Amino acid sequence: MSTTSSPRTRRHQRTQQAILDAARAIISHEGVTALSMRAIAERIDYSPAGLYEYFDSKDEIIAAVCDEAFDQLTQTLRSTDPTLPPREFLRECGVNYVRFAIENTDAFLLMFTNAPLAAPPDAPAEVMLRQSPAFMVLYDAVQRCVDAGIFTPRADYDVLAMAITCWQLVHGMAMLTVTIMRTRPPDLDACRRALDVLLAGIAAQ
Amino acid sequence: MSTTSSPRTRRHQRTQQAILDAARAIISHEGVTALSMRAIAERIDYSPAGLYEYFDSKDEIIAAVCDEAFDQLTQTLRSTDPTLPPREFLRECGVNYVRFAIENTDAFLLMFTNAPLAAPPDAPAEVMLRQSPAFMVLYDAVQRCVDAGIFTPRADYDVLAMAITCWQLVHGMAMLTVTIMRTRPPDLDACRRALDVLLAGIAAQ
DNA sequence: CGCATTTTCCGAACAATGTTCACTATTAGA
DNA sequence: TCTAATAGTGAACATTGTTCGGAAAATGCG
Repeated sequence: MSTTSSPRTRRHQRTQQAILDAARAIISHEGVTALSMRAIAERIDYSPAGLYEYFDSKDEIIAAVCDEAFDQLTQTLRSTDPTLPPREFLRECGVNYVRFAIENTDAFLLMFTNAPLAAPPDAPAEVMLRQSPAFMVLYDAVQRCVDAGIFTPRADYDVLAMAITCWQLVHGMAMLTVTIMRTRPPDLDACRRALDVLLAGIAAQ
Repeated sequence: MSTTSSPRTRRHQRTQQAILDAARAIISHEGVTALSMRAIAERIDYSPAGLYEYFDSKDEIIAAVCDEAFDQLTQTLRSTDPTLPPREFLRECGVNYVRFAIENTDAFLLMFTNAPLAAPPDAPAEVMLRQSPAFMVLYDAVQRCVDAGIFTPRADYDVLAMAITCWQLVHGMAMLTVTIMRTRPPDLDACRRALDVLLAGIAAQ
């Protein structure tokens, strides 16, 4: 039902999107610290106060940017070549995770640091669910390995636990690459080897 | 030669330490967002301007707090029971890494997000070296496994690569635990199992 | 000791931030 | 057409990090 929206509603949504686009542009061009209400307003020829007609606060804008970034991450993971054999497919999913972090460093740091800090501690499942689509791609890839007989789940280490371990490793690779080791040129082949090691460990269980 | 310091120098260092203690207390009690120059000053009965006699900026205070936290992390890793067999020792080092992140969440997030973002991109080795003592504990633990014949390094996956992979996994576990999964109660046993899987993978190389 | 210099420390101020409020203009619907 | 909701602005407020001029205290030197 996208045609049921009135012209006013469409204008509203368009301006809302313009705000998010401006915010994303500022973040990627001048860094997260340069993101301010006034900077966003100036970029889309608005008054700072006018933004509050579309978002209740700066944190809400940041949260919306994070939501978009999570969608983009999910799409990146889904772009992994599905014709690859199960094990290589899972590995390349991890590589793409790291690649996303490298190519969208500011957004990546934003969604995994600022956003969870801003979120109130009473949002248990919602925050977890927001990035679950991205996680599901990994989960399904692990499931494919199980179906192919490469992994054999056990009572104390089931498919979910396997997927979480994979997520943890790729997240650690991504996080360390864009923070502490961001001075060194990123090495995706090293990530590939590390993932091979972990997958061998899971297969050996 | 700590006795060669003049009374004035000692007072200076003591005030400097009081500032850092106040900053750490604010961070752990009210969160990172509540850390302000005025809050620090008020806590140690100073004027906000007075702090600039001891630190050039707020970022410098944060950097100093991070340095202390890195020392604390190193100490936590070094507290791992050295009588454990090589493989269990390495695993418990990783568990302690995660435990530190859980028990010092704000400090942990600070040193791995705010600090590297504040650091200028022209400090290549210095930032890397700052946390190298903590990394060295992990590296040495891996080396012990190699010496015991549990791990066998190769040309394209040497001891350093092994240690980095371990670091990446534990860092990912820690990071995800204190950000996205911080609503769920942390499960150190699950971390232990995941580490066992990775170590099995390294051993199988 | 007496004086000059350095070190501390403070109050006031500045620029920039997120946000609110009173107010006007525009639009939508009965 | 009239009413109510929506868009949008400019001015203001509180809070932030930081600077500056000056006062008080400590230090070193003759």
